[in-house]
Amino acid sequence: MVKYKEIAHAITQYIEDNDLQQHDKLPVIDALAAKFQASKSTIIKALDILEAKGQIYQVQGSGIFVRELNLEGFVNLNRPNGLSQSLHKGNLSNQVIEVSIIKPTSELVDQLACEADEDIYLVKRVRYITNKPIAYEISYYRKKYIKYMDREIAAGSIFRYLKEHLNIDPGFSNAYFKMLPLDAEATSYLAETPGTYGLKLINQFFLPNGTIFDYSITWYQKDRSEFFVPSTFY
Amino acid sequence: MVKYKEIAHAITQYIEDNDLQQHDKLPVIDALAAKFQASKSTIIKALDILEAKGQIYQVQGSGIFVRELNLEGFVNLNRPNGLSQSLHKGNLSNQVIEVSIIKPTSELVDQLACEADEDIYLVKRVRYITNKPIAYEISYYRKKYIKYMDREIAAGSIFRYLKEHLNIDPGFSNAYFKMLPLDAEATSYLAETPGTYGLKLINQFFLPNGTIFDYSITWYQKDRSEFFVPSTFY
DNA sequence: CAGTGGTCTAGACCACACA
DNA sequence: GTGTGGTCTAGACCACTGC
Repeated sequence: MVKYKEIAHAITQYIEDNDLQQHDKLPVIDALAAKFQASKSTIIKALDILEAKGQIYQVQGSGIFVRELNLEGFVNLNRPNGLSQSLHKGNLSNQVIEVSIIKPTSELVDQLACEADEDIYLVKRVRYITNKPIAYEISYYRKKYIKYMDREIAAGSIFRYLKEHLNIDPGFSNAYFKMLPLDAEATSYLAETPGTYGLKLINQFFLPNGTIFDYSITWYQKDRSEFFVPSTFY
Repeated sequence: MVKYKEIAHAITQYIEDNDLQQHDKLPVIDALAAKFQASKSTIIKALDILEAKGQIYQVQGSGIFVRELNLEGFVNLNRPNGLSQSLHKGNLSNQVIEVSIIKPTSELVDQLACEADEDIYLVKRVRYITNKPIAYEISYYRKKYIKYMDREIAAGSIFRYLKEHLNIDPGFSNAYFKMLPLDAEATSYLAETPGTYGLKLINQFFLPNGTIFDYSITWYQKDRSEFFVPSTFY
């Protein structure tokens, strides 16, 4: 891993270890440069990343301060793996409905920008917090890039699997959502009554080189889902 | 304005002027450096901003490519002024319900991190797309920072007013949202029936120095609002 | 292997905050 | 005025892509 990313992680760790709270001040840049044996520019690059992630904010002439984002139960839409990373009192578990290999429909060819005859992993699962269904997710992964998938993997955090076992990191993503009546499958899996609304979230995940590798539709149950989006303006 | 921000704007303009689409390639860094009479580092800094905003993506060894985000009607939650900036077929208009100066409730003292006796501008308005109510918004601005506000200003884009007339730019923001039954006022203004759900969006806007200056609650009508969140991972 | 983006540095100078 | 972050540069070298 490159130096500035290592430093960014170390600073995040430092904030946790010292239990720093919102608006607490970090060491000055020169001190960080000395501590991490890096130039001022490299420290600034590391800080810029943390700023973009919403973990800190920098004030010219004053210092570097913590911006706390520990929001119990909120799904952070700016992170892949939002649900897995959200701090829930209860535990997150996944009921795997289906893992199979399919050929894409014409709609999927559009959404995944893929070939009509390539293999696609279809993964359907219901996600539970403390045994209550919070979301029903249908994901499509291009087998060309995600070489292997099975029910055991789908029962855990898929993005963690991608990172740790396939060495795949997403580069960027688009999330679209609106409120809609749940479809038949979602109504059933979320134990709702027909006609009930939910939040329909559509995600496209891209590799760093701009290729889509994952398209997913997630239906969130209306009363058990809360979302969070931190933004930094430039 | 600093050089790298000017270059970032110029590149955005270049993309629009040349009508570049998703995955189209931009000039190489050396060419941009020559064109803008800047060092390679400064160009990279400009590109990093555009990447964070979701307008481009960079691929090592290959090039810089456009990432298109022109989504008709979608509200971009990563931008202040999301509604005003969304591309709607119809026109956005605001019905100003109230503009007044109040003292904060204890809840507001918490949310705005303000003094109990300071002046707060209260702005209530209904936002329409093509004469249909899409959202009901209650905003609180600390008069300490937002020196002046009136009904005429509230009828337009408040953030544009802040930028152009008060020279105030937000530094960062937090957005929280979930589905909830509309409260009595929202039900009425959005012409819904009692008990109907909507999307409740809470925003905190901070100055670059970490001070909150705006706290707002926006109720979105469930069938007429769509949202978008682009993300870049580091 | 040529082209292109990424990392890292040292240093000069600027802009803002705070006492 | 001192401390602190921000901007900008020139240049060396690394890493990845694609012909």
